Amino acid sequence: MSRNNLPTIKEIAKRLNVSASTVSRALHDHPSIGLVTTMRVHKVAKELGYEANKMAIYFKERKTYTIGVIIPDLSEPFFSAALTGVEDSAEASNYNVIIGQSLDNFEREKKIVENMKDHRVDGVLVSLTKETSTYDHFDSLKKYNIPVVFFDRVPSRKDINYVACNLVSGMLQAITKLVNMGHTRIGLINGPAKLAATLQRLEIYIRCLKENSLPVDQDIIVSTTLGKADNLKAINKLISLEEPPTAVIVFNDYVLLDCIAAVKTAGLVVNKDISFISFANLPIWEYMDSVPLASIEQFAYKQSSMAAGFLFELINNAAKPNATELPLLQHIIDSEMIDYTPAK
Amino acid sequence: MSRNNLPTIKEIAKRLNVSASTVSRALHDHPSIGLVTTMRVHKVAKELGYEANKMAIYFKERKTYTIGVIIPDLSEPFFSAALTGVEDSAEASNYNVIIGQSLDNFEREKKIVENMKDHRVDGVLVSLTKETSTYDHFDSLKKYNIPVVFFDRVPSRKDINYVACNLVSGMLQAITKLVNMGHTRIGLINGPAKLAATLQRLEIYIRCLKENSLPVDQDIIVSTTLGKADNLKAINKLISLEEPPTAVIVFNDYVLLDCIAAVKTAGLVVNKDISFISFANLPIWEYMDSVPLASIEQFAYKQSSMAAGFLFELINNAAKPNATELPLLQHIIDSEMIDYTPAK
DNA sequence: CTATTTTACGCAAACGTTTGTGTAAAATTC
DNA sequence: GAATTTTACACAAACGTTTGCGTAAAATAG
Repeated sequence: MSRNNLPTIKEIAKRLNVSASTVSRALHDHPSIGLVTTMRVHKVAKELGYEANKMAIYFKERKTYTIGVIIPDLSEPFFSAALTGVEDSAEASNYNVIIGQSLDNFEREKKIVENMKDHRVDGVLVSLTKETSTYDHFDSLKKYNIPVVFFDRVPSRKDINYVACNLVSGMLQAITKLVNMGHTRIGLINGPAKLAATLQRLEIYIRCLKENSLPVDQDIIVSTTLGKADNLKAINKLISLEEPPTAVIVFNDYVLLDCIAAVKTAGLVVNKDISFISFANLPIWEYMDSVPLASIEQFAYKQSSMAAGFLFELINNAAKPNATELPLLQHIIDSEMIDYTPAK
Repeated sequence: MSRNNLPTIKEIAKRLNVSASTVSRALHDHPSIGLVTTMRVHKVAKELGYEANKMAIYFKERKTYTIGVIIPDLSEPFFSAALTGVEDSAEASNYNVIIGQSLDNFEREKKIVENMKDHRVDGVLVSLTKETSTYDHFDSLKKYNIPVVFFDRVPSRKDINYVACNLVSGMLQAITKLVNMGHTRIGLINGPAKLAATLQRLEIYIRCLKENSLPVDQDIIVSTTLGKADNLKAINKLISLEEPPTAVIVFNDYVLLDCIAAVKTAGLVVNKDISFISFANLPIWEYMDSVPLASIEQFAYKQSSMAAGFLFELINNAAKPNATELPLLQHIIDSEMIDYTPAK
């Protein structure tokens, strides 16, 4: 009962008293099989409702037509959008997507990689954990000829395939906008020091200030570990300064939500007493009453689908008989400032 | 170059001049293999970095240790939470999850099912498309011994395995709450007629009104196709009535967002001039200034992880030699009203 | 009518593993 | 020391498909 009794090539062969190879070829309309035999095979195949067992073929091909995606957390719209990008891209190439959430936990990430290796995925897409600083677990995939492409949260290494987002363009637009609006005291609420994104934001922040001939004041540069309490602490520190910033660049939208709440609690009015710029993760600003002046879009979908494209390139290249090592596939997408300033 | 040269059992066998079967048994410490041979095999296996090719084993076992999840749209927090539930549950059973988004499109749903069948997933979890009203594509999975468990958006049929959410409990709590607050005119903005959830909400709405001895007034029952324009039309119709409802049950949080915007535009104040109850999809109410009085939680994670549990039961049962047909696995989770009333 | 080509198919190996059965040699029994 | 049991391994089949090679029979050529 439990045994599956799906029709196989052998079954068809037996019924027609021909060999399995003949059936296989007939089903593919191979010219070396006679017309009558071919037709009879097709007929029986149809009667039996035969469908090739793809797993058998994949096994023989040493392929699974499956790629793995490792992302920190699906509950973040950024990553669910990214996953959709991967899925769309995979669908176009007739690939399946298996998913693993690292939950920003390094050990989980390692385990997921291991698991994907066991399942012999044809390739892996990764957006790293906050904690990840070694990459041996990814390097080990090379042994299995499983290509890896990173996106958004990429390793600080040069010998990898990746798609990332360049924050410079968006932040420059944003800070320039603030300056044009008259802001001269622009603060920064940054993330945890361990994150590459944190260092990046800081560097670009300083650079953008300089480009606008503004001084860098360490007093208005604070950071948070991204927890709610810490977020509140950070913003409260800024607004309780003797000379608080009139605008703040905030690490991301989640932090900003807490900032806005704290600012309101303090009796200040967003976009009047203090303005914000954030990084676009949340799609709901249009429904909020207090919004950032602008948000820096990092194009999750675009990044991930492009990364998937890279991955398929690598996979297809490796499948070629004359497979020569492909040059590293790397691309950086410009971020863009999305203006939320209410139309007057 | 492209050919993978991973060590296999055969390779080990060749090196030790023993048969592949001996190696296989030795690796599993089978008692019928001598101690010295077993040790030598282990040693060589370690040297070569041998790891069993799971795909080969899975192929032989006719299993993939992969389940498929079909959900409408990952960008809805409800479904991304559901997916996480599935993933957690699958991880515990050492299963992989491949994902397909139907985008509420019936044809896509069919295609995804087909694809999952091709990949011979061991089981499928589904939350249906808005459009789905025939289920042949799922029935066809029976032929392949692929069990199906539905969750949340389930077919209107009795002969299926499913986990769903009972709206009665939550809605009854909600309407009772409204009544206790003094509301006697409670409207309903419902969804598209095709959806089971729509009919369900209507029935329960009427039932709850009656239980609270309130009249049912067709004037304050409207519906929307869930598009923004239509959402606005629905709420505007209600608030422009001669005698508008003082409270409205809204189909879901997305619709509610538009309603709140419209109400504000009309110069009304939420939770003063008009109050809302919605269905909990969005996790961001705590940051909004205008919120529903309460939201009816449908426990995406709980539903999906339980559905996954059912699926594994079915899978494991089918794997047993004495596999007898399992009774239908069905469970209904009570919804719960989540109170958002600001603490005074 | 023989020699060559073409047609149409079968055989067997391969992918990597597991497992039932067979069988020498070694160990045990009486 | 012959009969029996145990030990320790090899062989081969199986999962479902594809594909290179070999080869009868049929068709064509000369």
